[in-house]
Amino acid sequence: MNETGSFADAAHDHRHCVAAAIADAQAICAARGARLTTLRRRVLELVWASHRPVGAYAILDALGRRGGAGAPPTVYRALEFLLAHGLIHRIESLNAYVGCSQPGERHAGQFLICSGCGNAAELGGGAIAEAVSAEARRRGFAVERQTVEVSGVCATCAEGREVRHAG
Amino acid sequence: MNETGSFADAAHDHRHCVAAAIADAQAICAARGARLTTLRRRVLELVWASHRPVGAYAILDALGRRGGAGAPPTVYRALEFLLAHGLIHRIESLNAYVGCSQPGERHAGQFLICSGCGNAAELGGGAIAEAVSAEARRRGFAVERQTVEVSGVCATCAEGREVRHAG
DNA sequence: ATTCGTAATGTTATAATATAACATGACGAA
DNA sequence: TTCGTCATGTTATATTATAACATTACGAAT
Repeated sequence: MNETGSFADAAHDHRHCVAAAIADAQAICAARGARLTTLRRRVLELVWASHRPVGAYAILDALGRRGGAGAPPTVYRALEFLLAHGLIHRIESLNAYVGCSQPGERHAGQFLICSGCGNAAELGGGAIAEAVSAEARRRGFAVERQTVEVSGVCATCAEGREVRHAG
Repeated sequence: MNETGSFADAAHDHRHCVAAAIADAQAICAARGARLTTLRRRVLELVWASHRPVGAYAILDALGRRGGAGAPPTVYRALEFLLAHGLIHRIESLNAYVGCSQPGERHAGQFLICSGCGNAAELGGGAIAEAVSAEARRRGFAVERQTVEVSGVCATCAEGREVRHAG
């Protein structure tokens, strides 16, 4: 399981994040009888290559478009699977995808997205979801899905330490 | 000024919404020395043609692609202007645009989007924004922009009264 | 009224993101 | 081992958005 709610600092051992994500994914898929195939695992690894949301075509390129990997549907189908099983989230405001730090249950993703380093931090707390639910309830609105994406500048970048494109 | 925080019911006089939106826009632009040109006003009217978010290409078609209107940049530039002046919002999860019901100040748009009728209701309250700010503050994150989009089913549609595609 | 600068729009081309539709292959259950 | 299903490959195209440059419209200053 990966840490939630804070920005990855430049020094952290990112291999651990990836390893934890894959291990979680394997456990979850095994428990459900879902097949985490080689392709799906590779795509998950590529999404987890950093804490920055990554676009579908970047994943496609990373898979090695010529030679190994196929065409857009290859990647989109893998992303669809990973989304369905709560292993990644889609960042709507960026048309990009990022690893889920609390995989397993299908939940609303809430993100702080730093325009400096590009990292996205997933918020785990229920305070925002509560506020959203309360507003919705007042209007008799039945919530199915929440999208909360907050862009701005993280503490590290605000300090002037340029961490652009940190893993 | 249009009503905020509730779904348009099928019976409401939508011409009033449009007229109010145009009047607001004219006042705001006049106050700022911004030019609400014919094209921009037409695009604003088209965005306000309903309470459902509308795509850029739908607007382009409505402008009358052959004959009157031009190409995509025509529409995208008008949308950019309207966004910059807080007259419309972009719904990230739909790649679509909707009229702002509290125009004038540049503010975070928070929306309830009904999958039944397709209408989007803008939330005016500060409770959600507060919750978001509080979470961000705890992490030393400086918020620049918030995107809150909640999809689900509005009260009217839940009652089984099919109001799909109501204005 | 004319000129001139800027802002707005037109035009052409193309980039970036995503999906439809159908063919082939892999894998497990019976 | 056969069969059915799920996964992937393949080709084509839809949808959304922007770059780059040309032309036009508009208002301010003369």
